[in-house]
Amino acid sequence: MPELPEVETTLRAIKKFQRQQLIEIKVNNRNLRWKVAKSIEIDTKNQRILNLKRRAKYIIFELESLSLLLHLGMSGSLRIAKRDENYFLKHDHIEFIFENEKIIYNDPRRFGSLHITRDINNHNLIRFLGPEPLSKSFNNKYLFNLCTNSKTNIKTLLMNQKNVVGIGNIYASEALFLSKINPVKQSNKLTIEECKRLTASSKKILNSAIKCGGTTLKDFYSADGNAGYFKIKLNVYGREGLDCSKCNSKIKKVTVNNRATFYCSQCQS
DNA sequence: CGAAAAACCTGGCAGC
DNA sequence: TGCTGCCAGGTTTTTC
Repeated sequence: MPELPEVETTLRAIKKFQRQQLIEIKVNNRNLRWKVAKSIEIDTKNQRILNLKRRAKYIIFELESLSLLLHLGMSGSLRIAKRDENYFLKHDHIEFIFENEKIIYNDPRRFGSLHITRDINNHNLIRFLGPEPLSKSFNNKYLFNLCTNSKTNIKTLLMNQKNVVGIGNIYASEALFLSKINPVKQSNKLTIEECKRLTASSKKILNSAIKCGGTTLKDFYSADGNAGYFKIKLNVYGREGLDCSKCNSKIKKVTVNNRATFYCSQCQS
């Protein structure tokens, strides 16, 4: 799925629906990560969208009296179509119907989710999330403090959404490469200087990915109707056996916390 | 308890 | 072609 930059790009593509009236939601297939509640269709009828925003990898629809919480999982995507468009794809789960257009949520692997809540900030999926990586609260002191108290490896720590949100498997490898830190290094061995490099690198890679309009891999489609995807230059992810862009050694692949992890053993210690 | 591994799904691709 | 096994951007649940 989308990591933070892809979710942000998706949000921007549907931002024009802010202030519009949501006429209704149609659910074609309730089977997502959790079963989609029946009240999604009932309680959202004819409500204006007051605000559309992102928190971590979630997209939040703030309606007049409640909020919708959408996660794209591994393979979820949104696309915009004309309201009367009758062309559907396999795995089109949900339609958000507006006056002239609709947003269609497609999710082949069904790892995504849609929730309805009256108290978004206290929702269980939201309340335990760490700070946004692009905010000032994700800084060297904050990270160093987390690291000091953790024996787990730094990549796992970085991908734990309780520590900092939005960083997924691709950008974790990339941020660690940019900061010259080995992904399996024990967190409590990191110095404050390394934490400074890692927070800076994380912001840098996420920002440049957002600037490119998202992403990296094949499943991602931007929601504004432009099929295809944009590509940012990856230094390590998916480059096992290829030359490191900074030195003459080969990129290595290991498994960390059940996830493919790429790094340069020469550059990263 | 915390950490590691398995589980949830489908589809695409490499290899035979 | 067609089968099998493996892999995939995430997160929760189960197991150790």
